[in-house]
Amino acid sequence: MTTGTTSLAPQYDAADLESRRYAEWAAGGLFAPSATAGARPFVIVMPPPNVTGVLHMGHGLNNTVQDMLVRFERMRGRAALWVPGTDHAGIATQNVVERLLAAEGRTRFDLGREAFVERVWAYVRTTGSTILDQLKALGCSCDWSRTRFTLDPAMSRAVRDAFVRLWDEGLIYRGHRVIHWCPRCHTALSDEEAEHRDVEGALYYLRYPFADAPGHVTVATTRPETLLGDVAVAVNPADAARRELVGRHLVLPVAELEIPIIADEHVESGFGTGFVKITPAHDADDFEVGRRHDLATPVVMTEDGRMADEALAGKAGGRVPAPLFGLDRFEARAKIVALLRERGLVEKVETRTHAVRHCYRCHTVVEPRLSDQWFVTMEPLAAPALEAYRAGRVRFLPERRGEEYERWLTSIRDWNISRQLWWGHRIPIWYCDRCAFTGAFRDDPAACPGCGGPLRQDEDVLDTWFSSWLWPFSTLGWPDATPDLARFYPTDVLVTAPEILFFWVARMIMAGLHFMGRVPFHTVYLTGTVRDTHHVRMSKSLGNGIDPLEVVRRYGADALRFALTNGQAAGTDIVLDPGDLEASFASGRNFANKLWNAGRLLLSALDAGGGGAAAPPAELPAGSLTLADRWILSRLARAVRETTGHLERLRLNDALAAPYHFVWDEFADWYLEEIKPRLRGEAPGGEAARAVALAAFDAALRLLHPAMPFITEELYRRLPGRGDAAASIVVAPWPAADAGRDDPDAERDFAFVQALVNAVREIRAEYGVKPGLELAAHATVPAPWQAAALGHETPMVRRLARLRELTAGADRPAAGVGAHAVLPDGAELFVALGDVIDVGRECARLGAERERLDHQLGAVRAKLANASFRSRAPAEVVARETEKEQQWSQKVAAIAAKLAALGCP
RNA sequence: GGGCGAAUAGCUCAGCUGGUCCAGAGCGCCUGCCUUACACGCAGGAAGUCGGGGGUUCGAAUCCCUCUUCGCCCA
Repeated sequence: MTTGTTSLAPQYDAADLESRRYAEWAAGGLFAPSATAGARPFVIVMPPPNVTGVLHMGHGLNNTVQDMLVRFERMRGRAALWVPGTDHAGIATQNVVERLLAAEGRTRFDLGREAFVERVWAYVRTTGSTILDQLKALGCSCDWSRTRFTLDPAMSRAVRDAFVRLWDEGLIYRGHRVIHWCPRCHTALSDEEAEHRDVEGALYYLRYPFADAPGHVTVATTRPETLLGDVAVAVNPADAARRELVGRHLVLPVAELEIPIIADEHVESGFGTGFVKITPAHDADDFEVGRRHDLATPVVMTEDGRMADEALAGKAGGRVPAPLFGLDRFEARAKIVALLRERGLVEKVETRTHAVRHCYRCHTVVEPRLSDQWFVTMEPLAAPALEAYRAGRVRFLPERRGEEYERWLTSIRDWNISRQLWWGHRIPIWYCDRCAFTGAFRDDPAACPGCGGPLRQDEDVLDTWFSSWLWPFSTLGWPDATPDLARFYPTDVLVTAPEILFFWVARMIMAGLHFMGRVPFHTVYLTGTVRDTHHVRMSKSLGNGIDPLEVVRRYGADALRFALTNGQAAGTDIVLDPGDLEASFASGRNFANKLWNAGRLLLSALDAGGGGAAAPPAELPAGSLTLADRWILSRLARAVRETTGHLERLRLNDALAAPYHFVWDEFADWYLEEIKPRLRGEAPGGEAARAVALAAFDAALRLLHPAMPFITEELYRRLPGRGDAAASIVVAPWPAADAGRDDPDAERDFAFVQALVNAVREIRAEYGVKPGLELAAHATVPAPWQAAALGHETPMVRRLARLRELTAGADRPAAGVGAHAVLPDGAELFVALGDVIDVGRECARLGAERERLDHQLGAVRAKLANASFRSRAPAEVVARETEKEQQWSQKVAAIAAKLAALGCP
């Protein structure tokens, strides 16, 4: 490949170049972990997106973070592995396919279990790779050869193995209790899957008449329809007044049954009326009360949230009257309240906002329901996970997430892992109907090990999270002792969204410790949430989403990544404007274009210089580096140090800002400008300029590569000698700390020259000097280093400040007609302005400057005059303030002299 | 109800262990420029009582208390 500029358009066209580069990376096997012996692994497992999902900004955000870390560590020479994959997402996926069937007028029951599951597989096979392909458009450098799906045979084997181990350890049990039931999805949910959401509701005060006497007690409830399942009314045993009534009986209205008044500590004395209705089959707390008092547990609702119908009514003990048969629970609520009203049994109704649990997949109000489910005993798993956190073996970013983790684990409850679905890992439990044997099997059993009779497998499947909690090691081959598992477990960093901290992250830590004996990762990086300008969480259903692929098409993947990286310090939310993509993504695109054009300039210069590779700066003859060369190399050293440090500390926004400012504000704005004449052969030092510019640009590209992989590759490969794929920036070494060289003198000297240029520019703007008009200026430079610095850079100063003449000396020339500026360390600047000058204006300008300095000076002097400050503040702080005082009083004196010379008032 | 966090330019946010931060960035805004890398650009500029109040300290956007407003997690 040539480095000819003919191949570089004046504007960077991301869409044109990105997909081509990605294909090349993948084909080159660049994303596989290095096989170099001794290379220390760096491993990230991707949070597997739903197999039916499409990419949204949340994915964009957390995968950008992961890719940045992986690319950085890969360049640093570690055996970087990023394991991708998808999740079978039981409820969500089953819902999707059921909707497809519904469109055909069929239900899963029409197909039967086997055919339905086959139908889901067919769907997954056609669309399942969509989201992973979309990640490629973002530039994600995953090792696709290790892609996993939670329902793959290997993953399924891991799930079976984990289940049987827990079973053997006695940590899995079947529980008969009230769980969260989604009447729409027809399945049980774990505590985490039933999300609290505030709902405008009502608190109904209902009267239950005494059975044997006039009068009544009043109970308060938000769910009057559950009244039909009431088996008692409870009072607190410490409630002296109400305790008297224990043992009396009430008539349960509508159901027309007698129920007792009991005493139970569960009743909060302060809440409601002090009388609590007890519905053991439809409320988890009431179930416990019922158990304590050995009460019946009538189920009065169907699985789809309707009141019991004729079929069920028998089981419900005739509690549901015929007019309510099969009525939807909310209609039943209204109807029951109406019936009670007719009889004067509604005392009052208060509107009230209260938290109601909703299904996290379909947002239907969850119905507490008594049923048989499989549970995992969590306490023994939680204890080590808590200990690992407290011992610092897992840390969270932001740190406060660790506190949430700790609190959740401290009050952990058993995990309901059965789901009444067809899509998922079927629970590996078999029952023998002949001898009542129940057992878990790794391989499907042929007959009952007890009596040889026929076995029947449990109908339910496992919670999807029961497979994802094994992800960090199941993806690496567990339960087999594979080389991958030995080499890559434990992984390093887990990057994910905070809302699955408990669902997934905490459980992975428990599983890692339990099955592998080690935490699965040492750091959990929790990203923020992507929101719109109203701070509403972005989501497709709300219609405020931004399609990441649309952004990639219009602005490029690098611009997308830039916006997502730049916008976030660890864990802070990102706000993007769906109505104005330009506002959100233009800056990344603009920066890419800046980089592109800096590259164009450099490449054309290298071409003109012979097209060959420039020698590294270190190999140039001693003394051939100019002040500007030394300056940019010193700034580069700082940029390398800062970028590296920020990446190591996972401060990604800072890790992007450092090379961004280096490239734009220093390399492009000053260094490239400085060397233009040298590149063109109009000034000596062309060879050094090419060498230094190339070295600095090359290093800058590498610093930027983790954040902006595409454009950096595009430019890197056009640098001399980098044509082939083996020279990809993907595997280029990370810039060494000594890529530049610290040079404090050069920094001071060049900063002085910059200050001089800026001063002239300000004066030009202040006086509205025509851009084309070249002025004459004189610099008063008392310090030898200032004179030397200016001596080196006079051509640049003249060009950038548009001066036809620039003289310098230790002297202060007789005041002419012009503008004045005061520079650091006693230096001054005089710009001749001829007719343009307006003495009044100059007086005002200098006067304002003096006022500003006076103000600052006052503050510093007050500080220094303070005896406590001098005695208590550290010596270097005092020295710094003293230095400031000297600098500023020098300036004030100089300005005062100017003002006097101009005859200002 | 319990716990936690945040309030900094018009907008979105940085600001790590209190003193090089007379408070920064990007976007937006104003002025002037097509200066042969870039108008996705260049140069200059305006803009903040660092939510209110109190305290600690020689010194606070930074630490403590309190109030207000938003948000998150858990019930």
